[in-house]
Amino acid sequence: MDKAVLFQKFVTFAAAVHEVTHELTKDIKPDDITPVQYSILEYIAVSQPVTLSQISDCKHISMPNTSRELKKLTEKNLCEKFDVAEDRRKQLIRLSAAGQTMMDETFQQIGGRFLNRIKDASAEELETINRALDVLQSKVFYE
Amino acid sequence: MDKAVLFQKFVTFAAAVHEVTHELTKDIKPDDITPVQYSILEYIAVSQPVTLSQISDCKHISMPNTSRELKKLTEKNLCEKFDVAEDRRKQLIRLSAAGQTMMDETFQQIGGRFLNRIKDASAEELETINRALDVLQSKVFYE
DNA sequence: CTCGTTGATTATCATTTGATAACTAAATGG
DNA sequence: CCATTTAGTTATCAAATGATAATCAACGAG
Repeated sequence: MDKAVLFQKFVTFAAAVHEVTHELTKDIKPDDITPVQYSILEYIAVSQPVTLSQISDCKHISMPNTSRELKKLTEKNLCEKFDVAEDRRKQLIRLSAAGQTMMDETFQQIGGRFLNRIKDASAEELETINRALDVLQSKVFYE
Repeated sequence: MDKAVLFQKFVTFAAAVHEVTHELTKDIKPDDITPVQYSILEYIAVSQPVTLSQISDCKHISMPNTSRELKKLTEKNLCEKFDVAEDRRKQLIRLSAAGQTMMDETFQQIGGRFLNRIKDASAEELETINRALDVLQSKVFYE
């Protein structure tokens, strides 16, 4: 397997993933939430509870800007901050009840579109897809 | 294979792809070019020659904004516009020599990082990765 | 105890991006 | 032909994002 060819395929593949992700999520993002705010909410939803620093690191947003956006999200009652007993500098962030409901609904819709996308796949194909995801995740898209 | 589980894996996977893509490309983008401009250049590099409308469609940027950004790129001598004989409304966009050189170097660097990422994979593993890319591209990330 | 580091906040500013309206020119379809 | 559609441009405005400096409190190592 020529590695240069593999790189070519990787480039095409990454573009396709971005495009499909966009396709699955477009027009779903709830009103009054900017793209960056949505991506933060998504991250919180999957990884909660998280600290501000974690959000900053993982989403590549500076601390001041993370703090600003999180403040807005808190003001919109979509997430909540909790003090950490062991380290009083830190704050843990979780989705509020309203935020959880909102993200649940969002994932519900995205999931629906995803299912529609794979609706023609047979059981064996689904198994193949599953293994392919594992392979790539561990060998290429790790860390 | 439970489809809901597959969706969960898809979400994690898409996030990993985004993250690794970011990792591979960060700090490489040449000076004086905004992220959106870079993504346009990338698209032109892979698909040239393209029309303004194609860029607008594929990158989800409105025509006025596409026109504006393309004008800036043209002023920076990174791409060139050509009239189309058959339809004088249209314009084909290509990278200029300088733009081509710049993008070649960029891809060179990204490719280096990619190779480093898969450097421990055996020949069989590379073949497995290759097939996994094909499977996902055709069954999940199509279109 | 003190110094350096970490986690977070506020304020401010420049830049980038997105959105809209108004317009030209060329094609296309009755 | 004339109306409509397509391709692209320009101008303008608002909003989102990124970057920086200054600050504060709490922790941790020596």
